[in-house]
Amino acid sequence: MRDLFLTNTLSRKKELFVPIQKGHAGMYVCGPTVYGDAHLGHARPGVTYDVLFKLLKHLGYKVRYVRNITDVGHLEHDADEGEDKITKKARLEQLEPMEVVQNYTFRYHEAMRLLNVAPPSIEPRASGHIIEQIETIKKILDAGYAYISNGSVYFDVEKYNRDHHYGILSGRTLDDTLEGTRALDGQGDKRAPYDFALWKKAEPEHIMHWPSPWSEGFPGWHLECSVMGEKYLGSDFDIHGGGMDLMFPHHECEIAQNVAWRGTQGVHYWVHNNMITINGQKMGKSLGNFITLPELFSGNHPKLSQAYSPMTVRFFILQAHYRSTLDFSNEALQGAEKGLKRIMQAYKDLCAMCGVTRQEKPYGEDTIEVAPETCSADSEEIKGIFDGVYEALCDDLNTPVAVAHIFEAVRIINSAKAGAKLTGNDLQALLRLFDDIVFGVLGLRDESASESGKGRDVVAGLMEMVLEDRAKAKAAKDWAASDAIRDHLKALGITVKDTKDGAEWSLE
RNA sequence: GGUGCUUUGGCCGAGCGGUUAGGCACAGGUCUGCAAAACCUGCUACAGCGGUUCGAUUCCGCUAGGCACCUCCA
Repeated sequence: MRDLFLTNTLSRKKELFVPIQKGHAGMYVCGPTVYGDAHLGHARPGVTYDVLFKLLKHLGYKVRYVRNITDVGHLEHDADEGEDKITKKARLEQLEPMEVVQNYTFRYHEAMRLLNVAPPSIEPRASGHIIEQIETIKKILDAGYAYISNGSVYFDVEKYNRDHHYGILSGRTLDDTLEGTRALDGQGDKRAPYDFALWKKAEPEHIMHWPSPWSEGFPGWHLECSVMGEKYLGSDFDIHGGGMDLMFPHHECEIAQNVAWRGTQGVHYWVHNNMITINGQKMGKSLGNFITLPELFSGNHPKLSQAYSPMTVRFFILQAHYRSTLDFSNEALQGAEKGLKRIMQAYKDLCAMCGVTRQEKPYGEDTIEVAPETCSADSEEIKGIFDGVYEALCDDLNTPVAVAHIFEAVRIINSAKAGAKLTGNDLQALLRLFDDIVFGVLGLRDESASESGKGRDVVAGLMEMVLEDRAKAKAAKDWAASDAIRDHLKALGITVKDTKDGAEWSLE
């Protein structure tokens, strides 16, 4: 199996990926808190870990990918003052909290489906694991790393830090953390400002609560990931992913909880994706500068000069390394749109050259094929592309470099179409490059090919008719008539191109 | 204030101690009735100032700008 390197936040270095169990990989990624539409920022981890998931499978690992849905416990503000996000939304919209959860979970899934992000193996919800969370709190209390205060249970960070290192992941000390702590208002029942809630007693008006030994209440946000990760992946597992903004305090708290409760921090590789920025600033719900995915796909937002298709967004994300910030702009998205179009056109031409028609694989169906050991191409250049692509992907998921190599393949295909010769082996290898890498691992799709099945045959027939008429006009050198047809089609969003093999058309 | 990251050509964005990443845009050419597409060619940048080195965009220091986390955030 090919070596894979991942940057581990714990060491800040690229490390060789060595799974706990040979041939298997366990991966946990922090999913969304479902109280609003997913925005462009959510697309990043969605796509990034989807590529990692698909790459691991392609390399031959059996992968269990767990991505949670946070539907309780995520507080609006300071851990002691704030209101649960779901509860707040429910109150504002006069809905049952679970109606809010259901609605936005559905919408999140829909956005991920459009982005061709595969469903995880398991998608657990915090509210479905209250019992497990209560049991875990008991263990942390027994271990002496938590205290009960007025019906709530808090993690004792200072105590923990005496025995271990609180800050091991984010690279800071408890003193550093204290430095930045703001005014101590709202400290309430906590002993120290950096303590965090494991269990919160519900206020009388709070509508989401469960019984526990300490109070009617709800679990703290950091706890769910610790508990569900352990439940489905074991006490120690391979990879934990999430956004860089979750590194502190969320993942730091997870580590502290894990150590306090099961004696191991549990995660071998911490992987963090960087943020998407807009005008150089982080795109975030709290900043109000975000663009939701439905808005992006429809173009319905003041910052958008047009709609961008889900695949354009996916490709845009893939063109930057996951650990770099990626700046949103219409220009950048448009560049991605055109580049992607070029890749897909090359694929269509390649299929035509090979005389094959591609079947769109159904969403969510596990169709990833394990990478063969060798590339069958005759051409050294194509072999080089394969090497380059695998090297890039296995070098900390360097998708932009992989994409650069894909463009080399595009150039080769176009040259072949223009007359250069390729052997059958070369064509087959290129076909596999697309199937395995472009579609399989990078998860791109040809959006134009997947449009409406039924009407398509009719349109194709009509187009054939129209273009035949135009060909006749051209043959008679009646340029006015042939151009009129082309202009008319153009106005309908259909582009006609005359090639030496006749006219081609495509729908915008 | 604390901690860390970052500054690449018109735009996006990789990378590396010595070899033009790639995409988009732009210009010229080929092809074409025209157009489009495609192909070929051109555009050779690494914030500033010092240092290390035979050689630095790449390492070190300083200066300037930007960002993130320290509070909920993917």
